[in-house]
Amino acid sequence: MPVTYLAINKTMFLHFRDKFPQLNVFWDKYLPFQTRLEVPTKTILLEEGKISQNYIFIEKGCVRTFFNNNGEEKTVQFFFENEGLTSFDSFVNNIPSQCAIETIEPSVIYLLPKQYVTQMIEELMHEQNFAQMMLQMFAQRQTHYINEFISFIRDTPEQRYQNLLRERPHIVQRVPQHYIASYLGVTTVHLSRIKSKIAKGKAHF
Amino acid sequence: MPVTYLAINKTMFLHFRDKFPQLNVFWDKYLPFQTRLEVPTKTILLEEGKISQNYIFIEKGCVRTFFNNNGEEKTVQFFFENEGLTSFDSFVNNIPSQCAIETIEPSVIYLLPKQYVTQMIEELMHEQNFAQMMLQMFAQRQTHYINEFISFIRDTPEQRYQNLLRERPHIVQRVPQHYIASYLGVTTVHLSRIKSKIAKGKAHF
DNA sequence: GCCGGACGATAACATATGTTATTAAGTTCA
DNA sequence: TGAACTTAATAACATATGTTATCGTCCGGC
Repeated sequence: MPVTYLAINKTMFLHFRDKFPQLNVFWDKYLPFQTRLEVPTKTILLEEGKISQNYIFIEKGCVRTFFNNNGEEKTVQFFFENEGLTSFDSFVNNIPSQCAIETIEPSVIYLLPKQYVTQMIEELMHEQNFAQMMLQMFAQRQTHYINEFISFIRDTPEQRYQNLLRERPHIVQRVPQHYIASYLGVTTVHLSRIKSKIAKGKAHF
Repeated sequence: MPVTYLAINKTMFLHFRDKFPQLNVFWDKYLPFQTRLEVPTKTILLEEGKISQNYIFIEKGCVRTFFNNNGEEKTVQFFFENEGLTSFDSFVNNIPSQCAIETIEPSVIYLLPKQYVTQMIEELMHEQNFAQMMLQMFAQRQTHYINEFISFIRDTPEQRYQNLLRERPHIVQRVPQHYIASYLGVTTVHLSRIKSKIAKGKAHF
């Protein structure tokens, strides 16, 4: 069971602030229990195989999640400022995470211990529109993963790179190329070829 | 936005019967509103681009979901007896489905019109453990799609076929090979090569 | 300033996969 | 039964992608 990401994070809170203003109260309430950390690049925030003990919120910087496959690292996802993540499986089922979480820039992060996350969800369950909120949050996460899945079925690595350039250019700008190659499912050599090919195609004399 | 599948179906009901016995009441209550259909192979149950109007439950037979990509059909998923499906996006957002749904065997299916599904969810929201139920249901669906996604990142088409043989042999047995090729993301020719290679590897003299 | 390591481009070659065409076996239906 | 169609295997060739190696640049530590 790989890592999935808990839908309840600050991004969601910000996103649903208008629809569900009561969320602000909860976010503020749990702020004091968070630990602020300043960490350098390549800091492991969660090791593969460990049970996640914290909800991670990114104030500054960015992180990636990845797993080890026969000595080769496979990058699954990137997270940036004002995004939060944790292992859904670890939280719901208390099992080891299949993915590691690592910073790829010097970052400022906040850790909210598991017990408070559980507590916050418990409290949230008594809210009026909780079910509706959950539906929308999960639909959003699910849509993300299905789109990734569909993209692998439908698109070539070159098309996937073009999609990334078009839809999430900040990733291409900020993330080292070998992580992007791993995310696209190709080698660094081939990503380099793809870039070269695109550059030649765009060149006009 | 591609098709995703509503987590609330009979499989879920059967699966969660012990934990949430109150579900049986709901399932029974909505049985009378379902239409029974006997349909031949290659019956389109939902066209790509149409808004899904029914929740589909399979009593006998099997179906696939697929989308058209430059004239080439890409199979996304297979469903069998006692499984239910519909377009999550169509239901939540009333938008056209990106996938078509088609029988690949003579089948017996039940259709529950959209209005009753909505009504059932509304009623379910007032149940005691609804939030808990939703969490588990969505976690399960999400895990499925993430596993598909991870499998594309990690495995070669041959490994994906071996996984299919090992974990879901009923698919290989019942589904025509060209649909499986499309599901694995390769051509029929290459799947044939893979099978041939595996057969030679297994041969012993 | 020098050095070593991380990152990225490129070349040469190997392997995997796609494309097209051909053949054959099984199915459906008149 | 025969004709048309679907499905699957195979061959020959084309393209995409992986592997290994080399080179150059940039950057941080000393």
